[in-house]
Amino acid sequence: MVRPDRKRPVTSVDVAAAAGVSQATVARCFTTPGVVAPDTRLKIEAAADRLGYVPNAIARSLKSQRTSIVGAVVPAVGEYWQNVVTYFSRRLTARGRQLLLFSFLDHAEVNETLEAVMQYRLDGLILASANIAEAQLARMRQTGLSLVAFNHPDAAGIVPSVTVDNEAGASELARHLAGLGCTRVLYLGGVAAASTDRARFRGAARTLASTGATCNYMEAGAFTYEAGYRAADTAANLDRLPDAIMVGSDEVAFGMLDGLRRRGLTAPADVLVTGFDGLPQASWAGYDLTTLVQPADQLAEHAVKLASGDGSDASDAPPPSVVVAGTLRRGLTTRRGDAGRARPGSYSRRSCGTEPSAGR
Amino acid sequence: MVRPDRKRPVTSVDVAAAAGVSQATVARCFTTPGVVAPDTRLKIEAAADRLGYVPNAIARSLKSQRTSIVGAVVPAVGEYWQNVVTYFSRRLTARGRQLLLFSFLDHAEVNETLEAVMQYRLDGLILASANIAEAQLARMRQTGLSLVAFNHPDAAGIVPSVTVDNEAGASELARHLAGLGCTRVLYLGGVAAASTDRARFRGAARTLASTGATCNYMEAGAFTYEAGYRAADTAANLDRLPDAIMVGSDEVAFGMLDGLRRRGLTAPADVLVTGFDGLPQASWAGYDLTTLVQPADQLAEHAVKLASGDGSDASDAPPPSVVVAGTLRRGLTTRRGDAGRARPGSYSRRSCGTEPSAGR
DNA sequence: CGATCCTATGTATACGTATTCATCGTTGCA
DNA sequence: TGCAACGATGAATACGTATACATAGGATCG
Repeated sequence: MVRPDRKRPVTSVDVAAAAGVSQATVARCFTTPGVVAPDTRLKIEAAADRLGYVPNAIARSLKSQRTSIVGAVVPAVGEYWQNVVTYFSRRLTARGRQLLLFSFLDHAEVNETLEAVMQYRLDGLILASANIAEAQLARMRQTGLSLVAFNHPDAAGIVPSVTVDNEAGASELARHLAGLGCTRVLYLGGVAAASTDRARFRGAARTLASTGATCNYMEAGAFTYEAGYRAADTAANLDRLPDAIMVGSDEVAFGMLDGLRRRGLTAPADVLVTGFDGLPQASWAGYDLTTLVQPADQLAEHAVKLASGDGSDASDAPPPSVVVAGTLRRGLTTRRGDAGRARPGSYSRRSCGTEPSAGR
Repeated sequence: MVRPDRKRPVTSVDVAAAAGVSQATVARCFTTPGVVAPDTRLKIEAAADRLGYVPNAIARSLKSQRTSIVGAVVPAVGEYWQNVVTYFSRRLTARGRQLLLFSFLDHAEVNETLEAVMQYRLDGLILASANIAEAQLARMRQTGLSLVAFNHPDAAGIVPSVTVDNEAGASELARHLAGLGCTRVLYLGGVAAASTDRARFRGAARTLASTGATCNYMEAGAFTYEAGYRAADTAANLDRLPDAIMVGSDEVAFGMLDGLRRRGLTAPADVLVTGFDGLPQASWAGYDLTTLVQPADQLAEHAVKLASGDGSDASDAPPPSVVVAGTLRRGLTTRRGDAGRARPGSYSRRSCGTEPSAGR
C-alpha cells in the first residue's frame, strides 16, 4: 500500500490516472461492473487496491439522489424498543442499507429532531412515535421518502403501517383466560392514550364479554416496570382480587408480578397474569410469563421493506398496511393445574433454556 | 406554502432567486447567520419558509468534508448493549450529531460491514467489537475519522478508548464479599477471551487473594442469561458450594439466580451472588442483585466526545484513554443479615421503586 | 476631505461521483 | 465489401452547497 500523500484522500480520479483509464470507467467499475471489459476491470481493481481507494458514498448520494440510509425514530426507553431496533439494524444491513437512529425520551423532542433528519435526504423513515404533526407528515412524503409507521395502528390508512394484530392478540389471550374459567378480569393498560393500548383492551374486552366475563380497565401510567410495580398495590387493595390480570405489556407485567409477590400474592396461585410483547425475559425462569409474542423479526422485515421503497411507488394506491399475527406463549403465570403445587420460588423446568424463545 | 412544482426539490438557488439575493448569501444565512445583515436574513428566511426549503446535508457534507455523523458498531445481543446504544443516541443528538448504527451478531460480519461504513466518511466511529484487523484500524485512522474503542480495555494505547474500571470494580465487589466473610469464591466469567472478562477476574482474584480467600474461575461460554442458567447446574454439582459466586455480567447473573432457584438454592441464603454492569433490571425486585453499576451515561458521553473529534487532533499525542469508576450497588443477593429471614419469593421493600436505579 | 478599514454581498469554483452523449473499433450479415 | 449494430470507453456535465476572492459602499480617522 503506497502512501496516498497522507493528506488528500484518494478519489476515483486518482484511480483512473493510476489505471490509465478515465474517471467514468472507474465509476462504472464500481456501480455497473458488467459493462466494463474484464481486463480493464482487473486493472482498475488492482489500482484501487493499491491506492486504498474507498468510494465516497456522500458524493454518490448527491449525484444519484439516493442515500441508501433509512432512519428510525424510536422511544429511548423500554426493552421492547431496544429489541426492535436490533432487528431493524440487521434487516437493513442485509439489504445494503444503513440505519440512522434517533432515540427520543420526550415526544416533544421528535418534531425538533425531525427537522434535522430531513436534511439527510433519507431513502426511508420508520416512525415509532405517535404524535407527529400531520402537516409535517405531508411535507415529508412530498420529498419522496418512504414513511412507515411502526406499531402505531391509528396511522394505517394515512401512512404505510406495520403492526402486530393487537386486537386479535389480546383476544387470544382473553380466550385463553376464559378457557381457564376466569370471569372477573382486570386489564392493566400502560397509557390509555396509546392506540396500541386501546386496541389491546378492545380485543380483550370484546372476547371476555362474549363469554360473560367482566373486564375492567386500569391505567398504569407508563409502559415501565415501575408503573406495573406500583399498580400492583392498587390491584391488591381492591375489594376482591380479580381472577386474572391482563397487563398491556411484558415490562409492566414484570413489575406487576414483583409487586404482587411483595404483597404475598403470586401467579398463578392467587391470580393469573398475562403480558403482551413476548420479550426474551418473558421466558426467563424468574417470570415465565404467559404473553403474546410479537414476531419482531417479521415486523421489522416488513417495515424495512416498505421503508426501502422497493415497491413500485404508485403513490396513488392506498398505503399498504401490514398486520401480522402474534403467537400465544403459555407460561407458568396462567398454569392452572400447577396452582396447588406452585410455590413462590419454585420454577418449572420446561420454562427455560431448552425451548428457544419465539421472540428472539 | 406554494407547490414547488411537485417534482424538483427546492434548493438554495431557488431561495436565492425568491429572496433576490445570491446563493452564497442564502448558504451563509444557514451556516453563519452572524455575517448576514438582519433585514437580508429576514427576507431569506421568509422565502425559505414559503418555498419549504430544507438544506441538503449531503451536499453540505460533500463540500465541507464533514458529515456530522458518528457510527457505532455494537453487538446485537445483550441488554447491556441495548442500553448503551440509547445513551449514544441521546448524547449525539445533544451534540448535533447523527448516529449510524451497526448491530452485528457474529464478529465475522464486522470487517465486512466496516467496508461499507467507510464509504460514508463518518466523522467518528465507536467500536464495541473486539477483533478488528489491525491493518484496517490503521487504514481507518488515516482517513481522519476519530476512532474510539468502547469497553475494550485491550485497545487502550492503540486507539482512544473508553471503559469502566473493570479491575477496580471487580475488586470492590470482592472486598464487599470478603467483608461478609467469604473465603471460597467462584468467579463465573462469560467468555474468557474477552478482555473485560479477564480484567474483572484479575481484580477479583487479586483482592480475594490478599484476604486469604480462594477464587476459582469458570466460564459460562457466553454473556447470556441461558449461559448463566446452565452454569448454575455445574456450580450446584460441585463437591462443596462456594460462599459466593461472582458473575461477570448481570445478564448471566440473572440466569445463575434462576438456575440456582430451580435447584432449590437461593441467594443470599445458600450462596451470595454478585453481577457486573448495573442493568436497570438488577434493581427490579425479582432479582435485586448486588452488582457494580457502570455509569453508562458518563461512558457514553466520553465516547461521544472523543468520536466527535472536538479535541485538537494533535494525532501525535498518545491516544487518550478514559477509565471511569463504577459504583457498588448492594442488593439482596449479598444481604447477610437477612439470610435467616429471607425466603425465596419474599422481597424487601427498599429494593424497588423508591430508590432510583443508578444505572438509568 | 482623502485614505483606510470593515461589513455585506456577489462571483466563481470545488467537493467526488453518476450518467448522458459522442466516439471509435469490431463484429455480423447481406 | 459495405453498412448497420454493438460493445467499450472518454469527454463533459450536473448534483447542491460552502468558501476563497473580489467588490462596493459606508464608517472611521488623520
